[in-house]
Parts: sequence; C-alpha cells; structure tokens
Amino acid sequence: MNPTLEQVAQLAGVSRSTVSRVINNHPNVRPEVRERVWQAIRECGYRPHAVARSLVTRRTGILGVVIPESLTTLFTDPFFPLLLRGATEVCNLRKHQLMLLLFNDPAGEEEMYQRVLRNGYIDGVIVASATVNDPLVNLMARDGIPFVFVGRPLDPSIPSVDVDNVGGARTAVEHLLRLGHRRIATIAGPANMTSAQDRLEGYRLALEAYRIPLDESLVVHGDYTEDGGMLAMQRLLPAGPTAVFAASDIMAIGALKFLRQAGLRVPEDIALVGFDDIPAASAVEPRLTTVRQPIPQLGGLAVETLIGLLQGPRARPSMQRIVLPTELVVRESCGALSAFGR
Amino acid sequence: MNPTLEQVAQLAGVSRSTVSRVINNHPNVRPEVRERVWQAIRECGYRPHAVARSLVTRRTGILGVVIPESLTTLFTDPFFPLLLRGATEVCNLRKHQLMLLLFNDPAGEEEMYQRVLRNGYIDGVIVASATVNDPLVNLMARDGIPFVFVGRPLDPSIPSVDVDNVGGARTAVEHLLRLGHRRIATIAGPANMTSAQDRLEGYRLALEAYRIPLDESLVVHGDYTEDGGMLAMQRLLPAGPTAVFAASDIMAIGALKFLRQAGLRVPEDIALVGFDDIPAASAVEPRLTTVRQPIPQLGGLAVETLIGLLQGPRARPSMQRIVLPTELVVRESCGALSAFGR
DNA sequence: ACTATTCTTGAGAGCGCTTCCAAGAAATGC
DNA sequence: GCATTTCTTGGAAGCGCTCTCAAGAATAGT
Repeated sequence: MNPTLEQVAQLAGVSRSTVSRVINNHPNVRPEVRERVWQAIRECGYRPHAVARSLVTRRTGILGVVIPESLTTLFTDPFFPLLLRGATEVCNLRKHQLMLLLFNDPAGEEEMYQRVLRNGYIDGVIVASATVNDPLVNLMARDGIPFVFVGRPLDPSIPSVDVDNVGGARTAVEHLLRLGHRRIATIAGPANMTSAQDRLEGYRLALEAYRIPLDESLVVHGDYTEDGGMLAMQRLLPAGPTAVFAASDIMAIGALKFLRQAGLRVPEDIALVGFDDIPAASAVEPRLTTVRQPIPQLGGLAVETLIGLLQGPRARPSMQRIVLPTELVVRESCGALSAFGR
Repeated sequence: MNPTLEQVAQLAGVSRSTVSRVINNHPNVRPEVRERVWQAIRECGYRPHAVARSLVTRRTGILGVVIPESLTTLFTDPFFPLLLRGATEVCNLRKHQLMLLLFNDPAGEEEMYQRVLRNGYIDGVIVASATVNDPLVNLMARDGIPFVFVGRPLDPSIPSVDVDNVGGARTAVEHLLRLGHRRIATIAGPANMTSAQDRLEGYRLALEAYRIPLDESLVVHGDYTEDGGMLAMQRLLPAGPTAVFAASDIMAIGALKFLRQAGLRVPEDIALVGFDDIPAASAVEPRLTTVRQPIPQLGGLAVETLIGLLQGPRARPSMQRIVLPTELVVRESCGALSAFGR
C-alpha cells in the first residue's frame, strides 16, 4: 500500500495540513519545516493520491478527446494520430492527461455521454467532429461541459480550432489556374462535412477570383475514400477537365488509378492536386501535389485553448475561433515541376 | 451542481445506503423501494460521481496505454491508430476507459511514470513497446502495477499479446520460394526491435526449411523508414537477389523507388514482398504483396487480457502469451499473379 | 404461539485529500 | 513595552461514495 499524507506527517512530526501545504507549494510554511517534510516524502516514497485530491478540488486534469462514430472508420487516415500526438505533447507540458472517447454507433455515443462525460472524471472535452450537426455539441452546451471544437462548428460562438480549409483549397486551385488551366474540376468531399464544404468554397473563390463561371458539371461529390475518388473521376471525365482538385489525397489517389486505367497520363493529360498530404501522397507515381495541414499544432492548440477555458471562464471571449494556415506542397502531379523545374 | 446520493435519498424517502444498493444492483432491496429510488434518480438526473466512488473502491476503470518515446515518431504508421481502435471497442463493451500516455523523451517517461502511473488514476497499463529492453517494464513490475505487453517482452513470464511475426515472415518468404526464387534477400528492421528480430527469424526458418544456406550478403538492416529501405536496397543489389522480403511496407516502398530509379522492373526483374499491409501498400504501382496483421484484434485482446488480470489475479496463469496469426496478401509485386493469374 | 432464521433498512465510519478556522508565535508600529 | 498585525501551525469538517454492523421487520419452523 502506498503511504498517505497522514504517515508522512507523522514521519516529519507535523500535521497533515502542513504536509498538504508543502505538497501544494503554499507560501506560509517555515523553510526548515518545508525541508523536513520533503525529506519525509522522499524517505517513504510518498505520491499524492490523485483521486482523493480530485474529490475535493473538483479537478482531475483529464481531458477527453471525443471522436464520433462516423470518423472511427476513417481512423487509418493519419489525421487523428497526428492530432493526438500534438495534443499529448501539450498535455505532457501542462501536466494534463488525455482520455480517448471513441464509439462505433450512436447508441454508444449516448451511453458514453452519460457514463463518462457526466461522471466527474473529465474536466473538459475536445470534440473532433467533422459532421455538420453533431448532437453531442448540444448536450455538452446544455450541461455546461467545457469543450473545444476541432473543425468548424455550426454555432460560431463555440470555441474552436481549425485549419484553413477554404484558404488551402483556394491556394491549390489558384496554383492550377496560374499554370494555365481553365477547365478545373473538383472532387468534393461529403456535403455534410464542414471540411468538405470549406474546401469546395475555396475552389469557388479561386475560380471567382479569376472570373471563371462555375460549371456544375465539373463538380462531383466523393466520400473521402479511394473508390469514391475513382467513381468521381469517371463521372468527371466526360466534362473534359484539364485539371482536377480532389478534396482529399485518398480520393486523388483513386482518381489517379482511374486515369491510369483510362490510359491518361498525369500530369501531361490531366493535372491533379490533392489535400491532406498523407504519407501515401508521396508514395504514388507521380507524387501528389497537395495541401499540407499543421495537424499536430491543431491538436496542441485545442488542448491549450481548452485548458485556458478551464482556468479562466472569466477571461473567455464570447467567440473564440483559431484558424491555422495550410501549405501547398508542389510535387509532380500538378505539372508545375515539368513546366518550370527542369 | 449535480445532485448527490443524499439528495436522491431524500427525494425517495430512504437512506443513502439504500440508494447506493440500488445503484450497484445489490439484491436485498424491496422491489417497490427499488422502483421508487429509480424514479427519484431519473427525476433529478442523478449520475454517480465516479471520483468519489473510486476513492473507496480503489478502482477507476481507466486503463493506460503507454507508447514510449521511440515510437511516437512512428505514429503516422497506422499501427497505433488501429491498435487503439480495437482497444477502445473492447473498452466500450467492458465499460472501461482508455488513457493515452505518450512521451517524446526518456525524461518525460520518468516524469510520466511518477505522476500518472502511481497516482491512483489508472487500474492497469497496456505497454506497446517495440524495443527490446524498456525500462518501464522493470519499474511497473517492481511497483506491482498490472500490465500487459503488446509485442514480445524479454521476460516471457510477463503477460503479453503479439502477432505472429515469425510465422508471417516465414510464410512470405516461403511464398517467394514456392515461386521458384532461390536468391532471396531481406531488408530487416532495427536489430533492437523484437518485431524486427522475429521477422528475420521467420526469414531464416523459411530458408532452412528449403535447405538454403543463409547468405549474409543478402541480409541488410533498415530502420523501418522509406529512406532506410532505399539505402538497404542499394546495398543489396550487388549481391544479385531475384527477390526481396522487406520487414515493413514502408521499407518495401523505399526499395521499390530505388529499383525504379535503377531501371529495374518489379516483379519481372526483382520480386518484392513487404510486411504490415499499410494503406500505401495498395496505393503504389505495382501493388505490394505483404503480410497483414490483425492489429485491432490485438488491441482488443490486450484490453481483454488486462481486465482479466485486474479481476482475478488468482486465476492468472504464471505465463500468459497470446500470439495472433497473420495473413499473406498476394498482390502484384511478388510476381505470383502474372505467373498464375491470367 | 413462540423461537430461529432470513430480509430489509439506516446509522456511521472511513477512503485520502484540501481548506476553513482559530490559536499561538513572531514581527511590527507607536 | 504594549497593542496590533502578520506568519505559522494544527484541528476538524467535508468532498460523495461504499460497506460493515446492528436493529427491526418479515418469514419459516415446530
């Protein structure tokens, strides 16, 4: 059994209160007493019992990361691993912990909510939900559970962190425009995901900036899968695009495979740009030009924001939304390198 | 503020003890009283305060997942996401939670150990460490923290779950042997990782089964990275292999790129087999023949084993090691399909 | 009908910690 | 030098829950 405060106190010849003060760095303890207490602590290998402490402080230092059902299947996509890595890094720094809350069905979501989020173990929550209208958000808002949204929430007053999907897509498409392309198609993502909406908006803005009217036959929705990308490319081909902007690398790879089957060369016949910069993007031939997102930073920022929220609800501005910039990674699939590079 | 047991008791006109019994499904409560208590619970939306409960039961239902330093960088590899997915699935089923413990440096590891693993928040730990001699294992054994090892621990008496790296590698190499190859090289993994050791052992066993002496010039160690794979392939080429077994897909992809640069065709000039079946394996051209591991099951099994350990240390056999089978996925890079398929 | 057994219930201690309060010690002001 | 303020310390309550214990109610046994 681990030693308790009481035993440390006895060993140091002081009261429980004094030991507690030493542990918690309260100023009003005589230096020599403080030293004696530390000695006793070291001597018996005392570690504060976090559970007992939490019972009175009402803080556990545990942050939940909620990844809803629809996304669990996408878990092989490196988004979540990178997000978690960034989040844990900041957590380690700030002496907090991350608890993983994934579920595979909506019933699990409800059960999880009641059992875990309302049981006092979790100080606050990071919600990484890509879908437009997640029910969890309303529940948490109702119950006053502090949370930060990763992505773009419906209600803009909800604290959130996001990458600049609009800007990233716009940059990608403008890159193609600058290369001379005028018939640029897009394989958009699922219409109910905000990231997909925003990337489509970026596509629109780029065309608008070049005064090119939007041609509906050049816009097809995929589902962020490789097969979806192949299918979308097939439907797009009759419209005769000279370039394609895919809202995700996975779909771009699907498109690439379809084009290869169709006997078309990338980038010579059709230029291709993706989004995400997943590892596979640089494994395919030709390597994919794509938009890289600072995902670990996003995770870290989410934690930072949440901890800020927990510490000072007073200092919290009514609206808090942070958007991180993206970066265009130019490789072979867009044709820019063969045009200028050699 | 959430209601407490006391308030529910008052509402139902019974004592705190009785409400506690109802909550915990103790048998000796009159049915009508039980119903009255449930009514009160629903009425005021009572949720038990898990922290308070844990203080007395000495159980939190939280399991830690430790992924040591050396691996954090490999986090883009889909191993951990899949492991976590399998683990959370079982956790949800068994009403447990997963806490993520990653660190970026050995100092963080020590700090984490003292602060998190010994503070009473965690019932048990899943250690996913690929390196041969992790210091954490000794610490946890010393302090009596229940844990399950994912991979192959040095000390075989430690409860562990693993995939059959030896068997998987052996099957892969025997597949090449059956295709007629006799000069088979291997790009092995880092010598200090058990998975790499075991895959190399599988390579050896396959050759032995075919009575082919081991040629040291056909064995080169890589570091589980793409660049490492390229470098290894370069060093291997002078030895004149007709086939290569890479201990990871990432390295196989590196090898593939080098071969392409060298003007060699896969599988016509050199056959290639990988290990892991990462998504990129089927994105490259030609698609990689590789060994698929049941990683989500591995994660689930780790949780199951750990929970078993926690419930009944009595029933625990002195040695508990579970090894899951792997599966050879035949695609184009090994040449089997062009030989038989058409 | 009376005793022996089993059910049902409430009182109360206690899990390990923080924190309020009050008392005594030390420091300060005039 | 004495009253007043500030430091330092210990006592004790209490966070919300579980669980033992004992008492009273209900049931069974003869």
